[in-house]
Amino acid sequence: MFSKACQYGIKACTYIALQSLQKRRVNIKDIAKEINSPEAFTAKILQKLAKNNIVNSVKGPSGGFFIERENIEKIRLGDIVFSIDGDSLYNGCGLGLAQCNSEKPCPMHDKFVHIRGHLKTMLQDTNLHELASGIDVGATFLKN
Amino acid sequence: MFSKACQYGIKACTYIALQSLQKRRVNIKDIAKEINSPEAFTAKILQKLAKNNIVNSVKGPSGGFFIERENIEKIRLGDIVFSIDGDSLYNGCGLGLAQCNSEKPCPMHDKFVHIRGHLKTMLQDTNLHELASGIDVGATFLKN
DNA sequence: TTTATTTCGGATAATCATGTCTTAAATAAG
DNA sequence: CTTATTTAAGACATGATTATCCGAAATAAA
Repeated sequence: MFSKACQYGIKACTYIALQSLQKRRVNIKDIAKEINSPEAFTAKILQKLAKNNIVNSVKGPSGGFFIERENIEKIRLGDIVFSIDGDSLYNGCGLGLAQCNSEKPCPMHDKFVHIRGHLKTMLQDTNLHELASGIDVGATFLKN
Repeated sequence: MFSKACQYGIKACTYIALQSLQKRRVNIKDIAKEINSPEAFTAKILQKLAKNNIVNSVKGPSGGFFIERENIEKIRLGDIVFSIDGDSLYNGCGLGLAQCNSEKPCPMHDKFVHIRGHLKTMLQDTNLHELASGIDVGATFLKN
């Protein structure tokens, strides 16, 4: 469903949001450890998220990544997914047709559009604060 | 969402079902042309589907692929997807955790399980006959 | 100012999915 | 029986994703 890059991205953002709520910056090493991901690859993903203004970064000693308080509620799962995987999950035919719409649909079109609608809605209705809260109260986990 | 292999597999099965309803066998060349897919790669996918008894095959002149009439209604989209992509779409955590369940869920668990439930239901509720019928009456299309 | 720390950016490597080619096996038709 | 046709099987090639490495740039602290 989601690429590895996207999975790491979501988990990294959730952890950064969690720490940002405590006004703490976090560096790549900590992030990778906490979400159990390859450090260098995760760094690349955060680089992209920083360029897209999903996360903020500061270089140098005591630097690291953080997300501004107000943005923790504004950033939605969909923003992260879109930032990393692009619009592939949002547009495009389930069976890979170049053109597929209600005028000239593939055999799966109607049913697929319906399912994807659910997915889109879920991604747009879920913000980082919600994800971070689950971790905070010990209800959910970022690694085994 | 689905791999290329899976997309080709679904389209190939739909076309084979359509032709089987007219008691016609079809060969790889025709299938690839009708669903606009790479011939050799599609052959590999059909090989796997034949091993898994999703489609039947006959070698030699006037040979080709077909699906027995009664099976056209029995085979569901989910059977094809499972046959090619395995259970990755059915099991496994949305964020890639090795263990993820209601006891120890990832931050997306509940919402993801819900969406995937819709997808599973759709795949299990749709059979090949339904897909082939849409093509037959000209309501849906396998290529542009 | 120097040094240590940390992200940034680009190059490179490894792995997996996608796609091709060639030969073998089966089988129908002449 | 021979030949042509068609799928089966495995080796090989290409491309995308995942992952690593190294030097540059920024910056805080000594």
